[in-house]
Parts: sequence; C-alpha cells; structure tokens
Amino acid sequence: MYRIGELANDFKVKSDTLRFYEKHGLLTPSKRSDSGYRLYTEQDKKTLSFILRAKTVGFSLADIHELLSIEVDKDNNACADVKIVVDAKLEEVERKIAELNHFQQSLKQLSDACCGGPGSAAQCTILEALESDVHNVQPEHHHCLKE
Amino acid sequence: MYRIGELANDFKVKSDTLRFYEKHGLLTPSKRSDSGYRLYTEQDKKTLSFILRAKTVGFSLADIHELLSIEVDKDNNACADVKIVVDAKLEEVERKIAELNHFQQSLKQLSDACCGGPGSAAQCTILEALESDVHNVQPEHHHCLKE
DNA sequence: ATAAACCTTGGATGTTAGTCCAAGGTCAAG
DNA sequence: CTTGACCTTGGACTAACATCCAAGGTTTAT
Repeated sequence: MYRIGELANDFKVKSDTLRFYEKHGLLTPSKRSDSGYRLYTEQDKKTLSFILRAKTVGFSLADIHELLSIEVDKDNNACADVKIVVDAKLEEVERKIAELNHFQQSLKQLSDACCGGPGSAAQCTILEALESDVHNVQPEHHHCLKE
Repeated sequence: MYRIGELANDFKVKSDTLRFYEKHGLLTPSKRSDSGYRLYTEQDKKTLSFILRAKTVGFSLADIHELLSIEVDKDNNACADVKIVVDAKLEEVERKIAELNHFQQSLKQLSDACCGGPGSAAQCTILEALESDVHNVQPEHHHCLKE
C-alpha cells in the first residue's frame, strides 16, 4: 500500500495530479486509511503507469478513461459495442505507429546527415527529410545523405 | 496559393488555429495578397501537415517548433548541437513506438476476446491485456483468449 | 452596386490538464 | 507533547491550445 506522496514520487508526478485523476474517474485508490489517507495498491500503480504511458503517445484523459473502462465480459451482451470502441482505438494506435515510423526514418536521416562524416551534409530540414520517399531513395538527388 | 479558409477546410481545422500557429511561429504563410490576405503555398501545406501529424503522436507545439527549426547545414558548426536535439527526439519517437506496439498487442487481444467466437471471453480489461506478457502467453492461464 | 462570403486585427472566452494555497487533521521521532 | 513531514478538502490559479466575437475591409456573383 502506497500513500499518495509515495506513489506520486515514484512516478514523478504531483500528489495534486493523482487527486485530479481521481476526481475525473481515472484512478481511485483502492482503500482509505482510518484517518482518511488514500492508499494505493499494486494494481493502482499499474493503472497509473498505464495512464502516464497512454498520455505520452497522445491520448487525452478522456480517451484514457474510455480505454480503462473497457470491460470484455462474457456475460455482457453489449460486447459488440465494446468491440467497436476497441477496434477504433486499435486503428488510432496503428495510425500513430505509422506516423512515428515515418518520423523515425526522417530523424535518422537528419542524425546521419548531421556531423555524419568528414564532409557533413547539405542543408536539410525535417520537412525535406520527411518528403524524401524512404522506399525510393536516389542518393545522388537526395538532399540529406552524408557527403 | 491557398487562402486561410481553404487551407483550414482542407485540414479540418479552424482559420483561427492557423492564425494561432502563425502567432507562435509554427506556420507563417509565405505571402500576403495586396489586400493583406494570407496566402499559403504547397510548402506551407506540408508544414501544416507535419504540425498536425506531430500533434497526434503527442508532441507539444513547443516540441514541433523545435523540430521545424532543425536545420542541418554543412557550413554550420553548431552541427553537434543539432545532432543532440535530433537524437533526443529520435529516442523519444522510439519510446513512443515501443509504447504503441505494446498497446496495439493489447487492443488486438481485447478485440479478439470480444465477440471472438461462439463462447466469447472471460472478463478482461486493457490493463489485464497489457499485463499479459505477449512473448510468453500460456493460453490456459490467460484471461483474454477466446473460449 | 449590393448581398454573401470571404478576409483583417485585437481581445475575450473556453477546454484540458494540471498546480497552488489555506486551514486543518495525522503520525513518527526526539 | 511538540516539531516536521505527511495527509485531508475546497477553491483559486495557471499554461497550452485553441475558439469566438466585434468592427471593419475585400471579393465575387448577380
């Protein structure tokens, strides 16, 4: 069992943030001490980890709330509704992955172009790097390769 | 050349948003008409596309400003500084990709578990799906597989 | 030549996601 | 038995990112 300050400290967030998440239904501590202190379990810790990770990849707290409230239950015949939500999020995740792979290629090109060798590179920006079709690079016409 | 409303419409944002990006140095239209109307070029369009895509994967406008102002210039001896920025962003992108791959696996499990077959699944949440080690699944002990 | 549909600026307002503060209760250490 | 570091609540405040509004200028279509 962790008190709010401990948990906050472990994840480098403020206690206020945890209270804020509670107020918005994202993370309710599993127990309270006799004196009313919030007590968080390992499970709560995992939920917090999930919230913070989902945030870094661009999900809003509303999105995260939706993800957390997905309950696939064999006796729940709203199952089809759940599948619609899950599949929508899955598509969103896949779009994000595709974007990030694209960014990754471009940043790699920039990194290589930058101080990449004795001659260094021609002028280049991330937009030029993104524009170059990674699947069809023609080195001699390319702005961003070393030398 | 696009006027602000056209460009806004193409990208499903408000004209106000484009003026906001301009005020914050993210997207300055390349020209103005004689009467003072903003005129955006194809290049500006690409910049806007970049801004919006970067936003969906969790970059702040400040991050995006930083990415856009990267200029790898062969005559610029601040090259090492640029490489530091680029490599930091690259790491960030790679972390995001790793998170998203993890989410993707979990959402796939949920999607499969949900209405996945005649028997459907045991109760399952995204947290349980995330927790299950995808590289070491033991179907009989797993909460979220069909039947 | 005038209405409809654009555009300009500046400033007010709204939403999301925290962050801070005040007044007071709890708890462990000395 | 008090000092210091925690915790409680409620409410005010902030920053980032827009979004709206007012007063007025421009363009195009009839």
